[in-house]
Amino acid sequence: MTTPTATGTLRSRRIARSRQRLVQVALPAFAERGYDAVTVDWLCDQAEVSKRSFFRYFAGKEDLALTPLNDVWRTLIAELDEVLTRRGPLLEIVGDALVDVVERMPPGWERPAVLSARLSGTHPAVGAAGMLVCERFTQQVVDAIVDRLDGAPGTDLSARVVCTITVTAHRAAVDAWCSPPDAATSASRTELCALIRASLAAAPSALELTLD
Amino acid sequence: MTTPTATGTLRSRRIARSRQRLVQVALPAFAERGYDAVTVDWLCDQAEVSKRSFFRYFAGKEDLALTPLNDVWRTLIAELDEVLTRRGPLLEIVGDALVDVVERMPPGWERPAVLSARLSGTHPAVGAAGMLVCERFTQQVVDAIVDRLDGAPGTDLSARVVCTITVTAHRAAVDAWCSPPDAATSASRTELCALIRASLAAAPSALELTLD
DNA sequence: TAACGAACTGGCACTCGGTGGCAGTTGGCA
DNA sequence: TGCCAACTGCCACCGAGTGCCAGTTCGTTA
Repeated sequence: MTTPTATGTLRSRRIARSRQRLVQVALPAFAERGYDAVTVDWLCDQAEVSKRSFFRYFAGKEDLALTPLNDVWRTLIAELDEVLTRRGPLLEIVGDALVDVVERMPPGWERPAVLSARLSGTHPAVGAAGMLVCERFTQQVVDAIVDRLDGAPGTDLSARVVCTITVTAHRAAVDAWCSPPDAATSASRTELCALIRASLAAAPSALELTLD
Repeated sequence: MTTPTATGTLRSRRIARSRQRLVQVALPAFAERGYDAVTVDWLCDQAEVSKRSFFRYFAGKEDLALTPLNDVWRTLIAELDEVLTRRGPLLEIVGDALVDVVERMPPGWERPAVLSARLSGTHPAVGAAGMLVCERFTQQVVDAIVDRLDGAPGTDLSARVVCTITVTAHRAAVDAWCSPPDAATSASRTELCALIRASLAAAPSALELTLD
């Protein structure tokens, strides 16, 4: 559920290693043989983890498939308390924090992230699960903001809109990032961060989009 | 998959009636006994439809649960070609079209819609399925707009942002609409339309939300 | 260092959502 | 009237996910 840490008790490190092994086996397998064709049973077999433990480590098959991307949001959620003490336009604060988290992902994060992103684009069930995590992020932000500016009417909606724009900009950036055929080997996080920044910067002018 | 119509061949009307019977049985049952406790098998039993046919009529259990709300989006999608010939700010065009569709839902739509909305708030899997339909809507709009203003850079993202804002405003409105305890019996679509309009009007100023 | 208890694990059987296949039925139409 | 295509029901099956429980493992306290 959380990012694997290199620290902690022996037990928790074993768990982290099992989780990691599952991700390492799963994502390439999904990409090569198709998401549906790769069963949880088979994955457990490969990673030498019992099916029962699989569902202790991950909320489900989709959660596994989205681990790299979800880690970003989950990290961001974990840091929200600190992030929301900053001052300035909320969209900017949240956007900067998001880019910052991406920049700090562990080395080697890119490859699985690309596979994960592609999967979420092609496979609706995976995409939906991804949206749920973003939704949790939005909810957290909304709660915190409402609590902070307490009572001001419309705060609720404003915070929600800011979050969805952030999420949308992120999605657009990730889509562009993972679509080149060689992205799995060559995509860099610097590039992704630039794309996210560009999307975020372009988003506000969207409201002026006019037909004819 | 589509809204039941009173017209058409005898066969298609039977299908529509079966679908409707399933929805009528399901939504109150979900509300009373809980989403998980009500199995597809039981529903099929009640509505006298074979399980096989159930999955011909609905994309899944969540699709059934979301029928009233999804009908709105599906109708809107079906009308997109016509809607996008209008001129003016895209956000306004799409928002107006959405309200228009809600206003034209069949009589008696409110009750199941409220139950459906509540379900989508409490049950993540249902909520996720709802987002997928909205995502399809967004994709359609984006494709159409890109096609229309062809090539202009950033159009893609702008259209996507406009759609997410519309969806977010709609969600916020529906949330508020279905939350009073007596909503199932007393909520009116006029009220919902007013809420949607209010959310849409308030959305643009969200970008100015600033901390401290 | 030994022993205890909490946290974790594996294995199994089970439920339920969803699908494939196919033979039988039904309704539209010439 | 009778044919064909579309639709239906049924059954067996698959895979995701859970409940249960006995066994193991590790951190702690004596």
